[in-house]
Amino acid sequence: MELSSHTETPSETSPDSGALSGTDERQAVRLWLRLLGCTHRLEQALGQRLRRGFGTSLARFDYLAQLQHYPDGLRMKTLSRRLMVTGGNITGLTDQLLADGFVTREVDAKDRRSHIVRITPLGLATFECMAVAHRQWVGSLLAGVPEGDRRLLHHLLGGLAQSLDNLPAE
Amino acid sequence: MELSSHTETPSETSPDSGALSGTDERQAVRLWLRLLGCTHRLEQALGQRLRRGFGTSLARFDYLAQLQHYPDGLRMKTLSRRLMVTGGNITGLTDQLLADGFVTREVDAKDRRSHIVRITPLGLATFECMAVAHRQWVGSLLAGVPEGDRRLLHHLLGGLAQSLDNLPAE
DNA sequence: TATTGTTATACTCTATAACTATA
DNA sequence: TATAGTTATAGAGTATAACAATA
Repeated sequence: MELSSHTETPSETSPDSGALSGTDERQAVRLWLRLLGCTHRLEQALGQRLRRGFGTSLARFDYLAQLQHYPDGLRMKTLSRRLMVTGGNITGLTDQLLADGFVTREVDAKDRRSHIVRITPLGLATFECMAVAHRQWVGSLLAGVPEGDRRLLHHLLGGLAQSLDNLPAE
Repeated sequence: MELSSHTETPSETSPDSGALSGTDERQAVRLWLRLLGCTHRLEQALGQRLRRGFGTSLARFDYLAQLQHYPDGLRMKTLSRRLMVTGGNITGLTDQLLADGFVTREVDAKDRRSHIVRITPLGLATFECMAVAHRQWVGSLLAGVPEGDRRLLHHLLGGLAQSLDNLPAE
């Protein structure tokens, strides 16, 4: 194609270490800025609706969304990894949700350092209510993108996510 | 195709108001979660590097990135709109950058309510130094995605951004 | 009256580091 | 020694509302 005015083979520049040409770096930045812009706008819109509609936050919503898939509960350390957040924050979020009666926290019998957090029936019911609204909000926010494009985006972002998994672990 | 088990024509459900079928809503949520995950991971990686390498934040970096394109400066209100942040925050960010000597702030002669913020030579030099590093970081973080996929992503996200522009203004 | 920006306040999310208790 | 979680602290980002100056 006509794209390749600058396509020295990557293997020449760097076998596998992941350096791009200057041109490609600039293109990568443009992609990143667009990714960031879209995400921030959606995040603000959803965060605002979540706050106004349910008095909650995206972080708490995501927390419950994780927990909801595990009726037997999750260890806080696992949640920390899943939500990509350090341990101290999980303690704080857990305290809030505990106060709301949305989760329980108990010591793991097998490893008494660990605590298991479980979602309560009230938490589950509340989450499901929020999830319905959330689903409709997301649907209406993304309705302007054709179905095929959404599907393609999902696929391509899957590739990005995977390539982020395989990074040299900083 | 096999996708269409649930494809009532959108015009039936809603002519233009943007409601999706339940199936499409769920697919939209999956897309949104993937978008959010990728962005957060990149944002954390870049934010961390920016903090450790330059003692600054993404917000300040973005602020300078905007300003850098306008040697004649920008009004704070304009920055507020561009950075999608409320006015009070712009005041705070401006104060910080002012203290660093990276920007100047003066009253607009034509509208004395307004203030014009300009980037200083020091601010510009500093920004350009950070921008080089930033570009390389982004390049290496996205290097695992094939060039064609990056290009396609950029294109599709442009469509998303545009469709977000055309939303019913919440 | 409406707009620009400032100030003050508060809340959420986050990281870090020191700490306890278990392993 | 290493790990799980807590606590305390700090800082970034944000929203809101009251306010001053100007339009």
